[in-house]
Amino acid sequence: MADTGVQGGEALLFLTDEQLRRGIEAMFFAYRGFTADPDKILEQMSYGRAHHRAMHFINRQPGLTVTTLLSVLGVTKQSLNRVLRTLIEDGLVESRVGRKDKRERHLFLTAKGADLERELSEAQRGRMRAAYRAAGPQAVAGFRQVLEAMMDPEMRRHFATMRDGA
Amino acid sequence: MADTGVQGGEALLFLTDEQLRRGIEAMFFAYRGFTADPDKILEQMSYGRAHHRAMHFINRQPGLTVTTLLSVLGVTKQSLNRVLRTLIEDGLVESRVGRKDKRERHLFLTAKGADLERELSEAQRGRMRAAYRAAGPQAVAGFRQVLEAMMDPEMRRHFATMRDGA
DNA sequence: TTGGAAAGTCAACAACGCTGACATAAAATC
DNA sequence: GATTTTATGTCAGCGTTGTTGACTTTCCAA
Repeated sequence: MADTGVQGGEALLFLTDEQLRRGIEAMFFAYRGFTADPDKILEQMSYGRAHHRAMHFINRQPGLTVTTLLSVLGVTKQSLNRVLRTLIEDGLVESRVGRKDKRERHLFLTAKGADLERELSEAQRGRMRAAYRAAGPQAVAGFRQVLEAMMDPEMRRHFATMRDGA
Repeated sequence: MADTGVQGGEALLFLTDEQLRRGIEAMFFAYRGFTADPDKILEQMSYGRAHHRAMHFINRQPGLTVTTLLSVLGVTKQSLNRVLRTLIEDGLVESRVGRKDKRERHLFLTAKGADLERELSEAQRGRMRAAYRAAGPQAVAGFRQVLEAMMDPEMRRHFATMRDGA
């Protein structure tokens, strides 16, 4: 019998520490794979994972403000600013002053930025697609359910907002 | 209808970029939650996530060698050494010279080390348990399948070794 | 006996988190 | 209109954790 990491099975789960530890290890090992492909591309440039994350969410919600991005990424403005500055300097991201509220900066990917984002995303999606195909649709649904249950409430809110559109 | 992120559904999966990007975001947000609880404990001490990871795997395979741990964690020996040195100095980890091969160092948690490992692990397992319960056994099985499919082959090997026992 | 593997150490560096302090502009409020 | 709050940007400094490169010691095995 294959190790599903789950015993019991009806309504109640008997979750042993061993099963939970297996899940923890799965998350650890899988996350390494998850970031491996874009990391390989990034290391050749002077960019890191933080640049990728910023570009990902700017692509997802074009025109989002710095404050929103800050909250989504869960880092300090100083940390994000270092990343954003280089992306803007290099012409990958454009920062437009808000029309209604001129304090706000709305972020957009330039054509060049969108190109890099696509390249990084494609590398990452390739692995994700392969994993989804290998595991099958039912597994994918479960995967998403567990991940969502694992999030902090604030992150889950961001996750939902992302779905519903900016 | 709830957004399962999966359309199609029988044998073939129609995976849109949107669905794959949703999966990527789920991994990102979930991983933040995954590490949040132990991180909170660690930040009060002078330890970081790297110390936690090392202790986790030493606990799982008591007596594993430095080289093995290096390979499991996927970092350089210099990076691991810095972490291990502090753990040994602080009496959390014991390093024993190999009996057969005296070049090898076999790593063990001390009683004190096991205590901290348990505290960190319990924090992390608490969230994992809640997520598993919320999602249900079928979802958990799928979660594990997708994660395993996402790993690099070498990581998958380590993951399997962990299951079968050292 | 010699080659190479395992381990440890030193130096230097980079990415990316953090805090604290401070400046500016503009919106919001009193 | 004056004051407060918000959004943003910037500077300095620091900590963790990753990297490379170079070098040494120990010791198994061919």
